[in-house]
Amino acid sequence: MDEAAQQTSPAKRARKGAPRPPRRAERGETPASKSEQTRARILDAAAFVFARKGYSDARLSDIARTARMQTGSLYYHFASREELVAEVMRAGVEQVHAAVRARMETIPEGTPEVERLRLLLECHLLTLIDENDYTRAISRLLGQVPPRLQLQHSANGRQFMALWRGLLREGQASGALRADVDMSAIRMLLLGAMSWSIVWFKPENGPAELVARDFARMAVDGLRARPD
Amino acid sequence: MDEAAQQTSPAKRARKGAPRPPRRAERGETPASKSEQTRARILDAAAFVFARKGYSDARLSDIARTARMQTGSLYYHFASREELVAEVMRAGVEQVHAAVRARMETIPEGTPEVERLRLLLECHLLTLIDENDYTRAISRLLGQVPPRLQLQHSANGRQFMALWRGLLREGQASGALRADVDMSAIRMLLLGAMSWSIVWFKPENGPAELVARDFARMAVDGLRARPD
DNA sequence: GTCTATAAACAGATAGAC
DNA sequence: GTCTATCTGTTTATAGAC
Repeated sequence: MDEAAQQTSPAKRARKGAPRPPRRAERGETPASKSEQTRARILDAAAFVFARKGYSDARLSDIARTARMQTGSLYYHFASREELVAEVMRAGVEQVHAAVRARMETIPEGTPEVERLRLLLECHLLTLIDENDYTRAISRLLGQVPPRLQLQHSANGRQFMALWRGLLREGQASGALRADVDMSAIRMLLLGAMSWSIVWFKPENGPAELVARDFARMAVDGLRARPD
Repeated sequence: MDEAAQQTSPAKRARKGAPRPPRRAERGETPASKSEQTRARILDAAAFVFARKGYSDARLSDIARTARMQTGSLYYHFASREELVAEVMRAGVEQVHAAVRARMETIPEGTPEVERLRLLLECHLLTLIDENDYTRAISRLLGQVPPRLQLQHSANGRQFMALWRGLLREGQASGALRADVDMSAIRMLLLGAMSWSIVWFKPENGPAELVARDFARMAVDGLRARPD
């Protein structure tokens, strides 16, 4: 047990620049200490609130209430509002990234490149809009948070960006995708279209699966190299 | 001259629910009264600030400074921060709408439907990212403002939405666009991709024209009805 | 119409009891 | 670890002089 090191609050330790130990939950183990559980409860509450209210309208008091505690108590677990936002965003990216990677595993070997791309786009969009507070929050927060957090976010998402960049570039290299477009811009436009869907998507207007399917199809058909 | 009616401030009159007379600038005439000019200067300043800082970080004091006046003075022209935001958004939609409609006029008769659609998408995206504070502001504000303003915004944009809905539906009806996709979703995804571009687009990474061209091409090629 | 000064409200953050 | 109480800084908005 490293409980001995727990002489002060997690937030205080973080403020001192001490490296954050990997959370047990992140290591795939069952959640452990009470502090750990409470922290998770606060994060869930924050994601819930941010997803619905956006950045500027979300009050720490809202988050505290949702997590069933007093506002001041949050500061035992997080050093500031900003840290809370950053953590929600980090977790959000992580979840989409994980979903897409997991989907990759399930695609049979030998599946044509373009079809692979289509399935992954579909997965990405579905994960975003399919009732996950973290991913909903992240999409809403992205355009709103202060530049510093945006930078931090892109740092978090770099690996993920790299995945998409790789997929698109390989597609071009192999001749499956048309060579005469700027894939950087296309990548951002595709990711943007999906992120933005959080703003307008309502389950009432049709199932997420259909939206995802139509979008992925349009995208890959529009990018597919054509004989003509 | 209706200066006689100007016994009180524009903001006060608006608060009383009096219908706002159409601005001379909107009627295509040259800007007129000093009040009118100042109001325009404030709006420009607000667009400038909102485009760069987003909703929550934009302070009335920033806007006032940009407009070269004191914060308190703003209230002679606008009843509240919210009214200012709403006006910027309204003007922003108006400008994109106007640009796309203007572009429609210049497309030669007999241009194939799909090509028309491509040109208009290009125009829409270009207008958004090509250094216009109002359109930049609007894209950034959309996901951030309180629900009430979002509703008001969609009301403003209804005509514009209708334009795109019409274009896509006609394309489907005539057989130019594939019939087996949900055009409502596609419409939102396309508009979203474009709106989101404000967040990531930087002129350094390549000219806006190229981004617009590649996007429009991907979209229409992905939607085009195909013989196969 | 614009300025200065200030009221009113509030959010984020901290301190100390328990 | 959480609570209560409070401080501090900001911001929107108003009042009244000019």
